[in-house]
Amino acid sequence: MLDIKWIRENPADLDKALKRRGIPAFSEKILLIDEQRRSAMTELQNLQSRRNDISKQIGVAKAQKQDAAHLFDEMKNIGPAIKKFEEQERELEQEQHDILSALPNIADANTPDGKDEEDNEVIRTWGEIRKISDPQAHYDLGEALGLMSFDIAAKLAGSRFVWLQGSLAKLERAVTNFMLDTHTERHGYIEASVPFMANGETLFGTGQLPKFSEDLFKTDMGYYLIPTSEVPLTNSVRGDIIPAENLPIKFTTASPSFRSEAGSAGRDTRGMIRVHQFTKVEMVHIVHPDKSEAALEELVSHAEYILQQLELPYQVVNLCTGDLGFGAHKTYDLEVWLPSQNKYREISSCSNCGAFQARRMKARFRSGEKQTELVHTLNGSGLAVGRTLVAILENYQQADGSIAIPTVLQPYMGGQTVIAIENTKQAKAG
RNA sequence: GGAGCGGUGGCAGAGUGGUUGAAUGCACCAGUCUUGAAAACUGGCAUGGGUGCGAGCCCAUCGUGGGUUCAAAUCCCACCCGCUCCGCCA
Repeated sequence: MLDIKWIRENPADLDKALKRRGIPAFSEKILLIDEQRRSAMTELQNLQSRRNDISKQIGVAKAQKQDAAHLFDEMKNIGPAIKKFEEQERELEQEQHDILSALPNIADANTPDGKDEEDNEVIRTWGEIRKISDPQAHYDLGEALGLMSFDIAAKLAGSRFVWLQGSLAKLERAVTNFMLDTHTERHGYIEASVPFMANGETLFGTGQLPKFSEDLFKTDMGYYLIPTSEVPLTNSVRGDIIPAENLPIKFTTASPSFRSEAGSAGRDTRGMIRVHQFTKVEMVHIVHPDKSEAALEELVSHAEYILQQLELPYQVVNLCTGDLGFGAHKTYDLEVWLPSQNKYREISSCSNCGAFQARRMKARFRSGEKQTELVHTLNGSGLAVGRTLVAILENYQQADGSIAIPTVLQPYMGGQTVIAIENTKQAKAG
């Protein structure tokens, strides 16, 4: 959510910022509503003030056993008037809130202008792409090994789910633990274990609601399945006033992420690239506003470190305005090399949301003796575990169809160095 | 799921429908005293918003939303959350 005070003072800047993101000018409408709202509010407050005044006088009169009839008369008129302005103020407030809730964050000055991912800017690349003749796709490799089944998953749940077993299931665990250990032991994060469902207020806080409800799974009890653990991690400070010395707060967690993938029909239909449920290790920073820019660089470096340790080639891109997420001020995506597709695919997204989410969440810190200020929030995948498995399968595939296990993961695999065909009892898995 | 109890400021904890944004204690901050500290004493100490150049003034908020009333932390209704006991259960 954007700051109404800022909009009031910089309407032209708002429209300019919206235009960069392909949204028509809104300042005139917002300002009009804001003015009406405040004028109704002033009127209302005057009446309330008068009501309080008379109320006190009645109290005094009663205590002194004096007649208060004339006071009651005036009150008879004020009551309905207050009701009227209350309603008017509430409607305008609602209208303003609805508009502000649906406006995306303002892009950073360093965010390149652009329409879609074609216009993203490659910042740097890392690693050497292995020469693999006739590279197989991860799903072919996994199924051939008898360790990955989309048939079983489809039977259990439907399309866009995956079943892993044996060494591949264990590899998922190994990757997850490696990432969590690295972030907690090397990068200074606090590990959390979080609810995988959340209420509407929580989803509003991070910006998934009200605009993107169709992307979410919702239970008939009114809970939403989290589309990312950014949601619970970031909302952990919702409504709080944090002592300044407690900043920055850095959380990490591993969790499943649930996405309806509405509107992505026909895209990445095969394999694990785009599924309804995937495991992801998430990193979240809650920081002082002066520190968020530097925190984003730090966050990206933490995600990059994982890829480097796994020796997976990747590139870092600065997302353009057209590809920027709703709540993001600036975003770096990490894209890992996928031999079967002969291109880089997103494996992490690291965003600085500035005060955008904090304002929705009312998450503040104590900035002075008596002042509070909104914190800045950042989030990044570190990394998407499902896609990391894809990347390992494809980049570490060997001519015989087996998969070499990256060195750093071997301790997490009990010393195992390679994943080969396993004698499985699960007939359909092969 | 059944029965009961409860949600008030950073925490603890009062509060008879009427000058209560709310006693008191603790914590915290400033000052007095002291060589210094502690103790004691004095004062300050919620959040959001409106308005004003400003000191300030005003409004709202006692879990949330309605209602009763001239007036609600206080009465009524619904919901949410927490706790205890019973049932069920990993």
